[in-house]
Amino acid sequence: MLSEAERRCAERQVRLTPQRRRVLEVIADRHGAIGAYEIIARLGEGRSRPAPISVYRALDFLMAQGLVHRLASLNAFIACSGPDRAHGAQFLICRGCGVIGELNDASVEAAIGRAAAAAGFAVAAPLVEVTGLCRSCRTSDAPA
Amino acid sequence: MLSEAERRCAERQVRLTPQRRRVLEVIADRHGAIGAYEIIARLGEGRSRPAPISVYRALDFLMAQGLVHRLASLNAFIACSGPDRAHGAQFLICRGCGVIGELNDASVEAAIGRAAAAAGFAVAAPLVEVTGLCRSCRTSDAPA
DNA sequence: GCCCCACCTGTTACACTATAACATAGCGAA
DNA sequence: TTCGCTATGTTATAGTGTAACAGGTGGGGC
Ligand SMILES: [Zn+2]
Ligand SMILES: [Zn+2]
Ligand SMILES: [Zn+2]
Ligand SMILES: [Zn+2]
Repeated sequence: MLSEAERRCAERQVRLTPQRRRVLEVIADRHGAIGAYEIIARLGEGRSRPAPISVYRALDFLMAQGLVHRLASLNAFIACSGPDRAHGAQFLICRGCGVIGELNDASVEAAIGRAAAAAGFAVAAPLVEVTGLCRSCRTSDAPA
Repeated sequence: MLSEAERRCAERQVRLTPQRRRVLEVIADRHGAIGAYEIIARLGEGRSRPAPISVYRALDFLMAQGLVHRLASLNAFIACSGPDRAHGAQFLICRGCGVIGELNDASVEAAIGRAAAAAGFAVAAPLVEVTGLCRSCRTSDAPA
């Protein structure tokens, strides 16, 4: 995953500096979403704690490269599960266990495109965040 | 619109108190999204400025009744354009002029439902916020 | 080699968004 | 009337994100 990021940045002629790389590592370590200030806390564990702006700048970079997504409904960030191709962000957020799945379903994107086009709207960045229950939480959460 | 809200609250046996009603008025006046602190400022124009928590409580109420939606990607609130039926929130947000359209397209919701079901995920609250350019901004924004 | 420019990072301070905890007030039903 | 629920007020604080400016780094052209 990290090496994939290296490759991608080299290809794009942008610099995955140590600091940006550390931020990406922290995000990827966590399997799930992580808040910006938790990233700051993790980075500050050994060394000196970076200022918020530093981490936000790294996050901006990583998002621009498509390596990280922002979850607007959680104010949190998550590593992209398949940074190979360009894609809008589609997420399934389990409110039981907090696990997050990245979808990127073409039919969803197509339906959004059609509906937007019908309104004369040109889509730039579709954002889909679905709250609900994942498979395991759904079964363990059997109705009384 | 306000009378529709009155009716809906009466039907549900919940109270659209003066304060909640004023918050709804401020949101509806603005055709578009409005931030919580701007609502506070507007409400404080004549009278004494309410505390943030008061407005947030009113917003929670209005959202629970389906009269207002929250736009997670903007940290802002908007009056529901068709509060009659229950619906997930689907929005088209123009980054040119800031105008916001509420979609609620059944095919989009269906596509999300299908994709989620394929992952074993039970949808509770689908959130769709599409950034792009509205019809008029798209034409006026002709490439150089 | 040297300079210049573009990019990256640090520092400080601040703006914006949202909630916790506890006290008070209104309102209707038993 | 009195109880209990809901709504509101008060105060303080937590959480999230940027502005503005200074300093550092590194590579390419001279
Ligand atoms: Zn992704
Ligand atoms: Zn779950
Ligand atoms: Zn609506
Ligand atoms: Zn527009």
